[in-house]
Amino acid sequence: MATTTRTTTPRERYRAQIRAEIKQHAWQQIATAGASALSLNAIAKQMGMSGPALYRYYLNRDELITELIRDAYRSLADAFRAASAASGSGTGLGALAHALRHWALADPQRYFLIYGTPVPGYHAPDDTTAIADEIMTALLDACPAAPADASVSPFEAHLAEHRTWAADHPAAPATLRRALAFWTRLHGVLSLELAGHFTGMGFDVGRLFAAELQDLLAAAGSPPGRG
Amino acid sequence: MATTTRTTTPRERYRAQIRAEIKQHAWQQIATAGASALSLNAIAKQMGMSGPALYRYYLNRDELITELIRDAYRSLADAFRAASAASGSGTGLGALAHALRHWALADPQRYFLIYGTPVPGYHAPDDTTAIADEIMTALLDACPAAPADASVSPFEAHLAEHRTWAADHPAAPATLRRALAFWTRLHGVLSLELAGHFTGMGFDVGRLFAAELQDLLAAAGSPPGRG
DNA sequence: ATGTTCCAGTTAGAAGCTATCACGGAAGCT
DNA sequence: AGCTTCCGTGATAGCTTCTAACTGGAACAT
Repeated sequence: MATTTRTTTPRERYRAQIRAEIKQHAWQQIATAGASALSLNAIAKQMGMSGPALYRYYLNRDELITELIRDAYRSLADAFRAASAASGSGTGLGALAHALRHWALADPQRYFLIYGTPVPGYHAPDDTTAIADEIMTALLDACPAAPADASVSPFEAHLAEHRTWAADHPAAPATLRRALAFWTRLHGVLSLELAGHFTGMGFDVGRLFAAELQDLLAAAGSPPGRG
Repeated sequence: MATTTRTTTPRERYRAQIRAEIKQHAWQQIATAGASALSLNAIAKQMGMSGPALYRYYLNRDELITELIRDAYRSLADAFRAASAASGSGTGLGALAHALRHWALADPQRYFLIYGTPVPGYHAPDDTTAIADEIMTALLDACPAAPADASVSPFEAHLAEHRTWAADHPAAPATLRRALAFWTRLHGVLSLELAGHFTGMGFDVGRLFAAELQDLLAAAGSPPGRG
């Protein structure tokens, strides 16, 4: 019983290291062949052990992918947090947008792990939604406060009455609407870009992204149309 | 060799029917379990034959999925064409948006087959890009003509110089930009909605979609900010 | 009506995957 | 040292895609 208060035993440290190594190989595989092609067997071979050994570290393939999704969320939240910290509060929307695009382009398959095609049966664990809330909070914080005399559009009124999300955040309805627009519009451009739907069209997607961002920032003074 | 000019032999008709039946089962499977879970074996069993029999009709799994993608594109293009025909030219953006959302909600996995996570190795066949062009043309046709005195934003100027896409279409740069915004913004909302990223947030996604559409239509008079 | 050709569908089998089980041995704890 | 815990192995079941060889019957030709 001596030193039962040890925070990490050697075995725990070894386990954590192997788990991390497994994830590392998994990321590499996902980046090159996509998440659906992830093979525990192949990972085991790359690590020099036999297939069933991995089941000591992950219950099954789904648990590994779930952890990868969790890590991806965590990584995006960290990138947002860093971008927020680097820029002043209330003026960091551009910084957030840039961080998002940089993060997405760095590893498209990681982006799709979060925002890509969902598997019908799969349900994300609760803590990922907590991280998603964190991301949304960073986004709401970065939105400039709406002018007090701004008129409230019908959709903003609807949002004001249905804000179970962001219930803790003291954001005006116009801010909620802007945050949603930021999310959906930039995701729209990014997702199509990463999926290659703009390839061969000739124009610079980065400029489209920037233009959409400019639209979002320009609307800071005057809230979106009748939305 | 007699009657080689016969348009369809009985055998060809039989083949076409079986191929259609296979696709029908494939769609059903995709709708319930996603494209990655599509199993030729399961389809064969549902049709009362053994697995390898399907290889008489499709070279491999990829060819079947490719044909499903082709059909999905075709279906979306037809939906667009119908929506365009039902509304006046130059005023049908709202009709197109409604058709798009209806089409997407009818079978989310079909939508993801086109706009979802891409498989890194996979390359869509050339004719799908032809259908994609058809879709884009319908979209450009539906966009109202920009006022002649409208100023040209920097991004619109860039588009004017890089329009290898839509080279055949007599659309003004502002129209190209609007079509892109229509595509990316509505896809942004739809894709997040279908993936379930709004579930639990409390508000009505249909209203968000409508609000984004209103923004796009309101900008018909005054082109998007500095984009 | 009688070949002849062609083709759909079968079974068998290779190679791959996930996942479970029982075993041997090494590492850590007392 | 002795005991326990747990890692990694090989064997196995069941699934998948896909190939190969074979059979039976339909369509076609004479």
